[in-house]
Amino acid sequence: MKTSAHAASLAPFPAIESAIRATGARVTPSRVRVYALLQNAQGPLCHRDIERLLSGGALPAMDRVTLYRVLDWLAAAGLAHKAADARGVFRFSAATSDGEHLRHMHFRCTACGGVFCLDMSQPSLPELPQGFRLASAEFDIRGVCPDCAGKHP
Amino acid sequence: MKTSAHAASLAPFPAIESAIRATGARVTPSRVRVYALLQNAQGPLCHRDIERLLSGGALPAMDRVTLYRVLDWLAAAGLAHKAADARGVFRFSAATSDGEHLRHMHFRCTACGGVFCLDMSQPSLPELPQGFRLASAEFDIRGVCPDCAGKHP
DNA sequence: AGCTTATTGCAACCTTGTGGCGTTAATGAT
DNA sequence: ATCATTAACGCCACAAGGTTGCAATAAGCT
Ligand SMILES: [Mn+2]
Ligand SMILES: [Mn+2]
Ligand SMILES: [Zn+2]
Ligand SMILES: [Zn+2]
Repeated sequence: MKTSAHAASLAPFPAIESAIRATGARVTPSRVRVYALLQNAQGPLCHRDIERLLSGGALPAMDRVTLYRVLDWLAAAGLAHKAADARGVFRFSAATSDGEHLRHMHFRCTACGGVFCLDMSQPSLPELPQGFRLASAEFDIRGVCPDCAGKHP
Repeated sequence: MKTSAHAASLAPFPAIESAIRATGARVTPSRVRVYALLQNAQGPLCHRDIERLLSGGALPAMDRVTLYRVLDWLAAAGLAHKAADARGVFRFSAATSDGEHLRHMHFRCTACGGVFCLDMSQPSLPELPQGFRLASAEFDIRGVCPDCAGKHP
């Protein structure tokens, strides 16, 4: 039995693949790698974080622009959330089916940009005036994380 | 009685001047103009907004970098709030003594970046784990404003 | 008025993100 | 298995937001 090297590189992610295929778009190595990475991440990651994490492996690093496009596509397809962190840099997180990150709150460090999950549930959503289209809402807690607080006393 | 044109340009803002002088730093036309503008603004403004608003008047437009520095100084001095909007652009608002904007909530448009005051009070602040230094917290509501919803149906 | 130095203006540079376009490869049909 | 279609990619140049270094200016003090 003979399998091409290429096909083997996509095999280990059946759930990822079908989630992407379900959107009607093409399943590509870039999309699979990035989406899988977001699924395994501890918190929301920015473009830079992801570039670094991807460049570690054996596979050829994907193009900067392709990564931007993959991330925006994941967000547009509803597979990821996109939101600016406290420094104004966009961060992406997998849109888990159980909506875990949507239920609890997060702390955003204004120094390093880090996002930390807090074990507290979100306040309930408010009603909006006529004409406003709600996309997302969360309690946004900003400050300095323990790590950065140590460096800047 | 003779008054220099320069002094006259600062005279109309006694409260602004003393607030700046109280920080111990120098009172300059740039700081007075920008701080006064933030005080009169309807909502948080970005660098671009402020540049446009300032360029309207008779006074010579201040340098791009100076404006960045004045804004960051206002924030560092506690006279203004600095926060990224839904598009990742920083916006500044006067830190009113009565903390009006800190009590009610805001809607942030992901299309135009606009910030809208909502007539609803903020949820109460949460307790943070050891080591986290809180700077600010607010319920962050993102979506599309009525104006942009009309343009992108 | 003169001294000191915080603040400004300017130029160059950086980071994050986008648009255009020719080439490649994922998919459906043969 | 091969072919045709066209979505997606790589590469380039560019835009917007923001920062750094440094010489010239002017706010505050005497
Ligand atoms: Mn930005
Ligand atoms: Mn408000
Ligand atoms: Zn931090
Ligand atoms: Zn809008």
